Amino acid sequence: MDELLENISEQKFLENYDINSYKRPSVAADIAAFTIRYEEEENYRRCEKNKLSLLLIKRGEFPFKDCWALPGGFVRENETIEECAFRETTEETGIEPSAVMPVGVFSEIDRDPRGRVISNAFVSVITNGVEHTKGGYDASQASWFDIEFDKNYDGLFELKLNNGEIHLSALLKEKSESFGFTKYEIIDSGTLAFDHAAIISSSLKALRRCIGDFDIIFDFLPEKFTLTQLQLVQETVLNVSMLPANFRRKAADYVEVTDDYITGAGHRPAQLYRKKLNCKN
Amino acid sequence: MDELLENISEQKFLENYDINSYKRPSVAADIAAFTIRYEEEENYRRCEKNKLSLLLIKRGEFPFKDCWALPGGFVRENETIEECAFRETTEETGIEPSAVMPVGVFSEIDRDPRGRVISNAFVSVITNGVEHTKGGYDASQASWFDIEFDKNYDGLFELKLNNGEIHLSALLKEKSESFGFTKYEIIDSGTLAFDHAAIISSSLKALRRCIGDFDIIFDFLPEKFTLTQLQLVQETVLNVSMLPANFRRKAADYVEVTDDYITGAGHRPAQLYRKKLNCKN
DNA sequence: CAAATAGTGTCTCTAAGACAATATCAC
DNA sequence: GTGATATTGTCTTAGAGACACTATTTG
Repeated sequence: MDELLENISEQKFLENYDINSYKRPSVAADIAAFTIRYEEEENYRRCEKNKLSLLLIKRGEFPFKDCWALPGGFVRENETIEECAFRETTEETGIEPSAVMPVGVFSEIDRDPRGRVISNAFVSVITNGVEHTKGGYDASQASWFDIEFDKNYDGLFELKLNNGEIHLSALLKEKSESFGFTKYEIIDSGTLAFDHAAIISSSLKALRRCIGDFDIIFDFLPEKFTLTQLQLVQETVLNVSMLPANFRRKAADYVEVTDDYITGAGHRPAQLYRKKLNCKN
Repeated sequence: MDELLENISEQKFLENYDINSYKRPSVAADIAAFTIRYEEEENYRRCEKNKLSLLLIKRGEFPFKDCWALPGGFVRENETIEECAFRETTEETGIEPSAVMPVGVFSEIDRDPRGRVISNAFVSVITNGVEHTKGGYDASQASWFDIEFDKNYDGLFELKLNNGEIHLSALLKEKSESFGFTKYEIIDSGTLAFDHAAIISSSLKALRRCIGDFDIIFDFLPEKFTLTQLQLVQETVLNVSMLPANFRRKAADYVEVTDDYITGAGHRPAQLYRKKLNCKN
């Protein structure tokens, strides 16, 4: 009886509850989509060089019209933020991510001149070879930019983006780190829109942190790959180099061989591997 | 001249831009505040046992009136989500967190019966001994609950909360893991409010993941502590046990000795240590 | 003295890094 | 054959786990 009364009054409460009586921020998702692009070598025998690249759009609207920005947009009533991240990436760039991974929330009050906009940042990894970028309805152009992000002599971080024609660069300072998520303060945004220089930096840091886990690393490659390709992904993202023998030992637990080999490389053919499932050892 | 025109039209655009023309979700912060509580031992010589505890409030309002929930609330116009997390924790429980760390965003469409509410989850770690919980203006009661979270025979996760009087329990399934952030699907929420069983599970998982890094671990302890206390924190959070000799070796790089000792323990007095600053080796 | 924790030393095992050596292909 | 990568094996070193041993206090 008491419970019945309680249910009725809860129902009444909810009917009279006006969620619109509070002022609410807008909520957006911004997506840092990474891929690895190959650079031709003059020597036919040599391995191709790899470059880590980030997908940006040239904004077609104010604010930051004609500036480069991460793909992203406002969350809709009937979708989760993850769904919004998928949708916006596809709409604005023509690329369908296979997965998006949350990396943090950016809620500084004045980060968007249009008003209060809270942005949830996502990292997405695109299998190499997807060069079918396009400009969507609200992005006039999409392009892959090679990305570099390193600490300079001051202890500040330099973010450099380069698509062959356009060079963007920004300067940032590490602000805080917790739970493996790092926030950066923008010293100089260059011509990147909003606080996207900081979002990009945090996203790349998060990507680097987890690329050694043999988890998302496979998202950079087709189903079958050589161990050298796998190693190059890790080396490219982390900007380090490793000895093949040692890398193979580490990777062994996470891959399984196939019967296929690559061919025509001008040297001993490499065996193709695939990701091993159900390996949590 | 062109640039001037551009600036004028951008200004005009922003003046005419009505951010309220889109339907927007409400945005909230929910905080999982952890501490370690001691359990008395009958034997005066014995070490106290430790329990990992979580701060919950009993809801004074609909929806989920009288259910237990994480402290939290809606973000205001003039604060970041991090600031909101601080404010709500203090308002609702009387406890001032020294830091809050983001762990993820929960945006399922129907997670709140009042309407569309997107929740940003935070973990906070409270130095042991803060027992001054209170009920704030919109929380009728606040209390620390011992927390257990383990995989059972089915592969499902059981979340158990216990404050001496009240036992709460929930059943969850691991849904996805990326970037070290794990999402859970609620099978049975028990009497926990909203999707807080899932938020609590993700938060504890995140805490466990980083407690071995000798970073936030110190937030559980006063400024000076013994190595045994430090070890007990790690053991309690991870629910494991380690040999003191090995733990000391690992911890050595992150602490520095003081001249003080504990006394009156019925055994050899332990030297007190403090967190070493600037150690990134 | 007994019981308990504090703290040290050392053996073993594993994983990572360095490096040498062999295999295989395309030109 | 030459020049490149593919692949395997092994030596060394660093760190974690196991465990034995000593030190110190209070009832």
